[in-house]
Amino acid sequence: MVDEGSSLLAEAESWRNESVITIVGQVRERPGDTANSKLPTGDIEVYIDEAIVQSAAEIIPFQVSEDDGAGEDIRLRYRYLDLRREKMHKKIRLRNNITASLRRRMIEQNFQEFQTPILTASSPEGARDYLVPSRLHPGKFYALPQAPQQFKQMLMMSGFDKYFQIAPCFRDEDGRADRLAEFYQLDVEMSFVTQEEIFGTIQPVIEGMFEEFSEFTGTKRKIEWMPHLRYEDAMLKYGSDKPDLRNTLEIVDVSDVFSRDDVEFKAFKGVIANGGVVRAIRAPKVSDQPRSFFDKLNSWAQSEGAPGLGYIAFADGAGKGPIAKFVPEAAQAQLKEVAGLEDGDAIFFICDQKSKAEKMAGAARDAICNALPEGHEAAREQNTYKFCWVVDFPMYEFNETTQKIDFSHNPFSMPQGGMDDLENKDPLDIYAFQYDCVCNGFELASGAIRNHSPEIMAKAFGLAGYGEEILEKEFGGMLNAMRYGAPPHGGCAFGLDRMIMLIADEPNLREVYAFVMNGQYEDQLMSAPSDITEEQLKDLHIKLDLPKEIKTEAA
RNA sequence: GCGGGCGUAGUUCAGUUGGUUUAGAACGCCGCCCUGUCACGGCGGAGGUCGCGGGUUCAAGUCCCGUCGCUCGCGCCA
Repeated sequence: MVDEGSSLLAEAESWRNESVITIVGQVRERPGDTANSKLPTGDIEVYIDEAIVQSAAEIIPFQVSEDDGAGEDIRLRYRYLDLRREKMHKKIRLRNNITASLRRRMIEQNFQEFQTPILTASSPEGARDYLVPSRLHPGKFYALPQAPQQFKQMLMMSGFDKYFQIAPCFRDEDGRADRLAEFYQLDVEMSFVTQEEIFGTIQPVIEGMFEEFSEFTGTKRKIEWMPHLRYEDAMLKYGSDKPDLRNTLEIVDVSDVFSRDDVEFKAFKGVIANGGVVRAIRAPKVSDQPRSFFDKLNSWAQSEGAPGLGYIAFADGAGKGPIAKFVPEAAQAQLKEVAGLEDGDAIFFICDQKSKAEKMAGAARDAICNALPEGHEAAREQNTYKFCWVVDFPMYEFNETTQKIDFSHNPFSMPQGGMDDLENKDPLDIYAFQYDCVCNGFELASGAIRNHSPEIMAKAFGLAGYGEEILEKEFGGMLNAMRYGAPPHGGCAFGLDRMIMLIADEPNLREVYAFVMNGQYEDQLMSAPSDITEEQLKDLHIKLDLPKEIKTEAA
């Protein structure tokens, strides 16, 4: 507030938005009817005696005080301005509070917090490593940790029986909305525990934290833990190892129905004859949907590379739709039986080789749910976090590319049945004490009971085609540690950023970091990655051998 | 590496079937005016390589091809 005619008036009017001004003056009540109850500070004003412009802002590239919908590109380039916005402040504060809450809850359960090396060696996760050249050891490289996996296991062997860390992790694979090159995990490990004891320990931490911040968006959200899902059941019923259980549609196998002699649908029969399967999704009470409902789903399936999305709709006791005429009444009756169909329902079909069919059925399950009109009985449940542990992952899988047996997850996991199973079972029938925690279609955590026996470890790696020499060379450090007394142990790691993203109800991880790179893993604010000087390369004894079309500006 | 979407003023967007001399709007910016305003108001103004390159056409922001950038997804990755 400045008096009319004051020399300060003209100056005050020249201040641009986002300039930094120090004002000396008196805070006083607004006189008469000038008070404004709609403003938080509407009852008072500052009478300015003196004003100092500490930093006059140039014209800003986008508006800070209002959300003008500026694109992500420009927001990231001027992140320091973007971060001034109230919405960003709230999210960054949320991040702080969530981190503090998790740390407090872990410490209350007598876990100890650790830091582990950032410049380290490759760990057993399957992703590409970020590498850092060593100056002191020409030609050799450090790897940034994909996770502190081996360190936390060795801490177990050192007798620190309850470990946790808010751990930075690095993986050099292409990004997604929920995947970045660098991210943080609430990393946890305990010794002398069973899988269920780990769930029992970490679940209250995660649930308590979600509960604590469940009203962040302004709408209270429920938290619900669903019964454990076996991996195989998850793949069959939901077509995903990270199903969104807010979607209640389920997949069933109907291969038998389409194998019947009286069913003449050649498109499916041919695939079945080649070892394929038919999976089906019951969509309740949709037979009254317009034709476009089914047509849109069909073109969606085609856009996913499938021939289409066949269906039969049941109304007035009869099956309708393009496929129905190939499926005689007796076969339709079997379908109804298998899928639990009632009059008014429709059933959608996916036919392919098993793993493709599973995946496509999983995608279709979501597409059908998304297509349902608002308020439909099977529409995705709102304002709920549906958690679930997915358990009993297979220890090995058959790699179609290499035609070899491979670890399907973390190779340090303990095979269920131990040495006995490794020696006596078909490797593809062995399960691991390996589990994921999923929530609303996101994989929030992954974990395992670890293999703490060098003998079982050698056998387990042997089945995947890794000889003792390789094992020794790659993981000798930890293997040695096991030879001097290793307690049974296990743990898990929760993706911190994904949890923040869920609680903040944001569509991607970039929204919950103060500073973050874009989808191409470039930091436009700091100009990373960047060229380096010849001197730096020389120091590292590195010569570049770049693809032809890419030019570097390295001096 | 592959596929979908997007790309027009500083920002967010509109732009019809290819056709109105000079491509519009809002916010922002600049100037003047007003002054108890507070999403102030009024008048005026500047600001565009329609991502880039090529093509079709009498005529291209609009159609076609290529390319670049961003984004979502697939592959990859837990």
